[in-house]
Amino acid sequence: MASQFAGLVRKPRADAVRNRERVLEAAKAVFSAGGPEASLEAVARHAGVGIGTLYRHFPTREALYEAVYRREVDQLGDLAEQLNDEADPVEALRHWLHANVQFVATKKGMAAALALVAHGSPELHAYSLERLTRAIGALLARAVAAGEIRADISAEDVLRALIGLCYMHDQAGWQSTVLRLLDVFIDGLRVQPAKATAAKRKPVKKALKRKR
Amino acid sequence: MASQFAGLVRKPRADAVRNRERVLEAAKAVFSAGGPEASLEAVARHAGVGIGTLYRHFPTREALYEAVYRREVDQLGDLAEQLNDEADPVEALRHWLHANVQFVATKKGMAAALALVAHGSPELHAYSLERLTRAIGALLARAVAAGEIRADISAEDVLRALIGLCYMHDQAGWQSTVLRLLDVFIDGLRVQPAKATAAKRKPVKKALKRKR
DNA sequence: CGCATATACGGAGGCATCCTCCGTTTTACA
DNA sequence: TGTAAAACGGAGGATGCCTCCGTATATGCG
Repeated sequence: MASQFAGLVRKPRADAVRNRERVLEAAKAVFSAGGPEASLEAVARHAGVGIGTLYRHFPTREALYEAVYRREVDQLGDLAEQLNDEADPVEALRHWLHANVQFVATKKGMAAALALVAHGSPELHAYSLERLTRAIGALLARAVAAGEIRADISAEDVLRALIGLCYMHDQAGWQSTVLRLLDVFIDGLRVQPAKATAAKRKPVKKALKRKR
Repeated sequence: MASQFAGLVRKPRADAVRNRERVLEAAKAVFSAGGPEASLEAVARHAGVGIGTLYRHFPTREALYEAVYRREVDQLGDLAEQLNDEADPVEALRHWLHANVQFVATKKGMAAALALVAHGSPELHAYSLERLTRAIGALLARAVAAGEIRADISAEDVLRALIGLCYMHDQAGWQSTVLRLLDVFIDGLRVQPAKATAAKRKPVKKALKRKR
């Protein structure tokens, strides 16, 4: 097994793999805490490696953002695929969208960094869009095939709406608000909107009080 | 008129007012072009003032973001108030939401900066939320009073949905996508969802082609 | 097992930007 | 027009970005 690709690619050194992993962990932690402007030297210190090591693995700040970003995206994609087992297609969709809110909720600082990198790297943006779109596409297609969701809204559209809404992670209680807005959006998606609203069908938080 | 507050507050110096204005203009231009990471010294140069002057008016980078942000918010608020004359309440709402998309569209780089500051300053965020919420509240209230919009969604909710969606300014064609999603959202808001969708009622762009 | 070499490590250092401090200049008011 | 308060602007110390290269170490072969 050692020389499977002997001569072509050398097996990567153990310390390199370990350090790369350490830096990624540290980056996630430091960015989550200090926001995307955090010093890269702080990341290196936190990872217990030299600044040179950090820069060899991730030549630019954006490259580091990217690496973390890719991880998050893959996790979300996997989750969507698992949800294909759910019985009710619309509920599966709702479930995934709501799960995303939880996902983002655990990494406040990161979200800003991810937003920045998504804005900066077309290639990465294309990748994540493709990955997530395909993942959510299955959920959506099932609901459309069942005649429960209008067919003129694409998976990209739903994805955009979700990401946009999730970006609103600014104040206490944002989660319940976003969940409610997602339900409204799902109502808008329905082919024949039922009289009962999504909020009624699944009260996110009982008797959530509103300002007006 | 000169000594209205004589002894209490001195009239601010003309050059101070002028320079503050210059810096704000320069900041808007430089951030719009170069993104939120642009050098403050570049802003000062562009404004034709010394770096010290910039820092006296805006002690931190965030303070400068804030000042620009406030302006934008006020402009949006004013726009909403003007729209109270519109005949159809739902259309007035739609009009304002769509106008926002145009507004954001002209300042790509700024949007990232605004997002950052909104994330950082609770006070400013509260102010802008209050300003815009009250502005949009009138539009919404009219539509609810007319029985056209469900009453369990607050002005804050609509605002969040809008800002979230508008944050998706990442690729060519994002505007038409966002406009379409806003229409879906408005459909979700309706008390008795009509069979005709918003897209049918007012085609944003005739025969907009979709990926799938 | 031990050596040779490719590979990775780490931090010194050059450069850019941040931000403060203070001597100089300008303005408002009497 | 005089004067004191206020603003100007840039020099300079501090910090962070990123490169470069001498040193250390893992891998694979003899």
